[in-house]
Amino acid sequence: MTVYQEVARTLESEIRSGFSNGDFLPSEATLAGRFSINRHTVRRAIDELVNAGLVLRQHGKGTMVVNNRIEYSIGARGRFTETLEEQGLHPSCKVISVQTMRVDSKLAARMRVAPDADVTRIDTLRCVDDQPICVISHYLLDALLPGIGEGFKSGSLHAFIEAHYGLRIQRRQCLVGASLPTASEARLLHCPRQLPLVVVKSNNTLWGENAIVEYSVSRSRSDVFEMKIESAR
Amino acid sequence: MTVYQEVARTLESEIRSGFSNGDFLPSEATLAGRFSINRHTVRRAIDELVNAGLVLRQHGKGTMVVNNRIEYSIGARGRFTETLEEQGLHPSCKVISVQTMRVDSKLAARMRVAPDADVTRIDTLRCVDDQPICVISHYLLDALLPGIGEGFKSGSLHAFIEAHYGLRIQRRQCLVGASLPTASEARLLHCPRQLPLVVVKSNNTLWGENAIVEYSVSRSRSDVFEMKIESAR
DNA sequence: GAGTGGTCTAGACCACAGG
DNA sequence: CTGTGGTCTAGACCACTCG
Repeated sequence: MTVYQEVARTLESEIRSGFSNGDFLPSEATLAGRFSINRHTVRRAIDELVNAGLVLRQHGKGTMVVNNRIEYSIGARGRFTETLEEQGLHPSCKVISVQTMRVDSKLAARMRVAPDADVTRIDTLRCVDDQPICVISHYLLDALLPGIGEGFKSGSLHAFIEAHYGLRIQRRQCLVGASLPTASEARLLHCPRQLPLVVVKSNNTLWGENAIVEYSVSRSRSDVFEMKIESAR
Repeated sequence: MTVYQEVARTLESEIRSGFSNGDFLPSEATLAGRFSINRHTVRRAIDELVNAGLVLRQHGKGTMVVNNRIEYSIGARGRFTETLEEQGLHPSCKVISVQTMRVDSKLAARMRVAPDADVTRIDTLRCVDDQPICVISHYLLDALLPGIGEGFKSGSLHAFIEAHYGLRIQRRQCLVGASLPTASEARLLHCPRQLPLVVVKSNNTLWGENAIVEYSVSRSRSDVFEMKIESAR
């Protein structure tokens, strides 16, 4: 056992027993004095806690406990085992931004549309009980859904499209992966940078057709979200 | 831009252009001399590459390029867009551990079996091109698959079961989530603690039946693995 | 034994947050 | 201005790998 590992273990157990989310650790200098080691060694120990997702460093402020998992993960899993979209479970859905754009080559390939197609990108934040769950970027073909950017404000996007355009949208295929949040995603989702997100990229078509009218990317907190997939019998 | 970030970027681009998987970087001392910086700063730069999953440090040997993604992800994402299991794509599959156990209450609930059922747990590591991709824990009902723990050594587990027991296994339902690796998973998968894993928990039945005979949990590197899901038309 | 990465110390200066 | 974390240097010693 190295010194920094010992210190990391000590700090971890102290955090778990006596700290709550939002509390700050003693400063690096203080800890160095307490353990009679160099400040760099303290930093190395705290590196471990950062890697474990237990604390968050804040330049000029201190090191904050962000994920005291004992309280954190209990009860979290299991409430949202179905995708929010498929189940229609979006008790709240806020539009973050709307933007009309031309597809780039990557997006054109994914949507299988011409490279000069125009799309409206709508970013939404979905919450349940005021708890942010996921951010979704929807890319919608302007040609089929003119003016979609102005009309939609909240609620279910697919229900809105069905009501105003008479079009039923169907998820056809999706890719599921994982990644860490960007800084802005972490801010939106009120989650630490170390919490993985479940990433679902979907190709959606009109009912029974093959052409893609919507491509969406959802990024969901993995502590409260799991996607359930049923196979045909 | 800090010095270590500049050096990390330089090294990364050099790795991408002139290194292959398995090549070793110049030693830390050499790099320190070349960039005229302290060896600790070189180490901090290489830390970035390690975290990015691009290189692997080997004590006493050197720092090896392990995941040259330009070659890797182009082939990887796309080659493995289907789950490894469903596609039978496990070019290499090593049994890590075998253990016979009684189900606990959680596992009994998940498998929907009596709380005194016995299961064999087989943990496997799956690699492609000697690159670890995922670890899978299989929980198999002893009653239906007696002695499965002794027989299976490598290859496809489901093919083995079909060949030796005459039973076809079907995935019926799965839950997809994400989490960070444990220390031992990170070691097995040669990946940094910050790289999220795609977690797939599956309930598998005999063909056309409803009773669960296998419950499995796979944990896959999110940088090289995405799961593809097709919906019925 | 020579060379490599791993750890620890010591001291310096910088950048950021907040009174 | 003070205190915090972030970076960089310098030097030392250790543990591991391999010839």
